[in-house]
Amino acid sequence: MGRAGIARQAAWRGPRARESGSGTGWTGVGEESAIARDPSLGALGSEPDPPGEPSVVGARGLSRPDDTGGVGHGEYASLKDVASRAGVSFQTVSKVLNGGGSVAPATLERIRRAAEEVGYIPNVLARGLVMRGTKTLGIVAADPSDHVLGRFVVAAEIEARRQGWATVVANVDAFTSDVGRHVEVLSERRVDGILMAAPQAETDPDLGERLRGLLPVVSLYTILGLRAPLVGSDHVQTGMLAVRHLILHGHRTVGVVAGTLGRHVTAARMTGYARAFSESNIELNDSDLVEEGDWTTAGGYLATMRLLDRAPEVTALFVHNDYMAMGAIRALYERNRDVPGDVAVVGCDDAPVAAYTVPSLTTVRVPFEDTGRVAMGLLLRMVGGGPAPITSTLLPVELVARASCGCAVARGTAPPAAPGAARRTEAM
Amino acid sequence: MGRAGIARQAAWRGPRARESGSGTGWTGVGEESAIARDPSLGALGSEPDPPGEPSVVGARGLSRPDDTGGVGHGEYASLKDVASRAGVSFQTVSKVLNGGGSVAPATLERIRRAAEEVGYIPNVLARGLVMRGTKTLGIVAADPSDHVLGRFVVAAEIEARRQGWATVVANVDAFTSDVGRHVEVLSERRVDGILMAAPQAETDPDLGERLRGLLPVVSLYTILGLRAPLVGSDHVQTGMLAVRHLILHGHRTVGVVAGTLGRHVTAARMTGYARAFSESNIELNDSDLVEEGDWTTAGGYLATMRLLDRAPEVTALFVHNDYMAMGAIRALYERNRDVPGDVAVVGCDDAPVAAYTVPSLTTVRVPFEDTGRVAMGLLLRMVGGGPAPITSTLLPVELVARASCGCAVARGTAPPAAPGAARRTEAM
DNA sequence: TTGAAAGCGCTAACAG
DNA sequence: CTGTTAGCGCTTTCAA
Repeated sequence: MGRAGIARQAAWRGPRARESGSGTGWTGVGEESAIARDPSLGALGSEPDPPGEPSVVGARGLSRPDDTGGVGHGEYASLKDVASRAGVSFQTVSKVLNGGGSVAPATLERIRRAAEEVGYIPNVLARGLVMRGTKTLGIVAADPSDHVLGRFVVAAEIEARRQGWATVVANVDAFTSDVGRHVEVLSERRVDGILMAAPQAETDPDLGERLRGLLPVVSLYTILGLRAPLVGSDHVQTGMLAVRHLILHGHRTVGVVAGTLGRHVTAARMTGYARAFSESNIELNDSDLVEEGDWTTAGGYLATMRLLDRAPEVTALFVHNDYMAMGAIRALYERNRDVPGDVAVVGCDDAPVAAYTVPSLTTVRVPFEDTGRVAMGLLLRMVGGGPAPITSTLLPVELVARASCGCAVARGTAPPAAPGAARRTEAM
Repeated sequence: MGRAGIARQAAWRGPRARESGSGTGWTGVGEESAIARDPSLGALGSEPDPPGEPSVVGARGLSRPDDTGGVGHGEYASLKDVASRAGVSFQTVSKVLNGGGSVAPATLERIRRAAEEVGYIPNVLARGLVMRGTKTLGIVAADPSDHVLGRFVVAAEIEARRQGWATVVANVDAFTSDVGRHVEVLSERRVDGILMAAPQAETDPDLGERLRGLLPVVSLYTILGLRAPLVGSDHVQTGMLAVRHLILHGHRTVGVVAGTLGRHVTAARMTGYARAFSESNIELNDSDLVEEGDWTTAGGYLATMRLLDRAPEVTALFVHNDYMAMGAIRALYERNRDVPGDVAVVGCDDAPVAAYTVPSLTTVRVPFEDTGRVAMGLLLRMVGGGPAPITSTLLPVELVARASCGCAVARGTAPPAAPGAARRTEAM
């Protein structure tokens, strides 16, 4: 075994050179300067990026098939490699590197150095095999170019890291509905739990069955046929706050640019809409005033156009997210309807741009960061063996009044946001 | 071994029940209906989401610590479990499940069924151990709430999947500069290559050293001290196209709301700016007209405000991305400067909202999707042993003229985009 | 056509 | 304090 280690070591070409001349460990000076002189690196920090006359090519083209690197991609050093270098057994190395029990200070130091010198990187695969767990959480996220989910995911990852866990993300692109495959990728890699942050979960027919009993799961979206704890924000309240605000401003004919109709958020926000009317004892001429959007600006624009064609009498619009609201504002502009003079607009989410549109956008702030933090915290507790809550965890939302509903901030009056943490400040 | 398998099997509580009464495999009806009756699941597809009176709680609160789930999280079935169920050795199962050579049709069928019944999910960790490779690529991505990178990452993942590779993403949040840690997380998991899509790579002092010789790497950003192939778009060209366009419109005093000054993109776009002037033989009163932004709308707003204070004589603004450009438009609005009448604005990237701002935003389209596809394609080739190109691969950009520079699309004239694939259509 | 042996890199328990 | 034995789940010879 010791010999095997040594034998392999001779062939091994790890991340750093070993057996380097002096005993001080490898500095890599030679290579370093060779690389620094390479024109392909160029004058760092000064000019064109990347430098030199660029080789502009078509989508598939590549330039000069040269240079596999000089520095080949070696194999990783193993515990045995470290061990033979330090003159101990690899089990002792394992103990040391995991901060284990009693080891002679001298040995410890020797091992530490050896590990450093060979650039030891633990093999989480092997460790996971024996530990039956990877200290890793998987996040299934929707297309991250959905701005809003991005904020959620990042917050969740930060929370995991804070608690000493690694995360890996599997992004579901907008064209795929097969969330199951992504779950599979993660569970094949034996993550210890999954945070589900892809709306596709609501419609995937057998996701629930695939997930059942497999792993601890916390989801942002209802998963069919799976009793997974849900964390989110109060969408009904969102609808209520938005529409109540419009009603208070005297609006009675409130059009809706809704999100995708299949989604629960959409239904909930519609419920809030209805509830706002009923609590005011105002009769509501509903479904005719609703147009479905697809959460994008383009979709919001088109839906608004359709709505204006059909119901030009609307004096206000409740739009299910801020990106669509921007499309709505654009559509109103093209139809020569002043916002908020002719039509008031309220969005949802409080996207970072909402404070800067013209006019600035009244919206309902959704606490994405908090949601991410809470959801991950809950998942971590479940992974640690804690109980799963049986009810949903809903975080509160709040109205942020700006100009698009006729509130506040006249032109040129006040900056839409304080310097720095603009979004935060305003939302408070 | 067989006995061990059986022994463990008795205790094992896998994703699906085994040894179920009938021979048809488990259907889970009992549990299913129990769950469906659970009020916490609510009336799917109809109303509030999540349903029932929500338990609105503070950030840390949780509701009813009840119900660990009924369905515990069992362990995964192993090859041995499948084997003992099919009455063969686990090696044979391995062969079958990997589409291996000659196996008796009957055995094959029996194994397939057994695997299905126990819900076998291969352990990629164990496989990776012996195969010395995971068929997985790592992507180090910046904060995915950066809309633009999200598009890149998703395209890259799609390309990987198309070629049969799995991907895992490690997101670097905006507050961390330690890209190295994320590389570590990925290489500990023995991904076979890394796609670096975090701008922090440009400033991390020892990322290059950590990466050298470790793995195949393709990067969107120059990595200090590492000869990694770069894929990106032609930022110099971007600056030139934008500014040349403004010059053609007669502008001579062109202010700049730049990106972060340390970044190469920023420098390159400034180079393009200068080049556009020099090719027109126009003298250029440069640095005084540049304000640094931070790529956010808020930052663009503030930078523009500062610039207008200092240089009210500008008649045009070259803004280094579309989000900042929105902030710029807002700032100009507050200062009562008409866009484009008093000040023309050109952005960069062609973000999905650019077509819908008021006025719609002239910008330079950056082919994020193509970049992602190409970068991943290159990485895949390198992982497969192919050579790394020594020069950068830069994809071409193109100007998209809209209203904010005085071009095109008067109010109410034409929809800013065709229905559906708006972004694409316009950019062509 | 199938199974037995070996070993990937690692941790855990125990013996020296 | 250190090394030995055992085994995690898997693929790969190679022998039966």
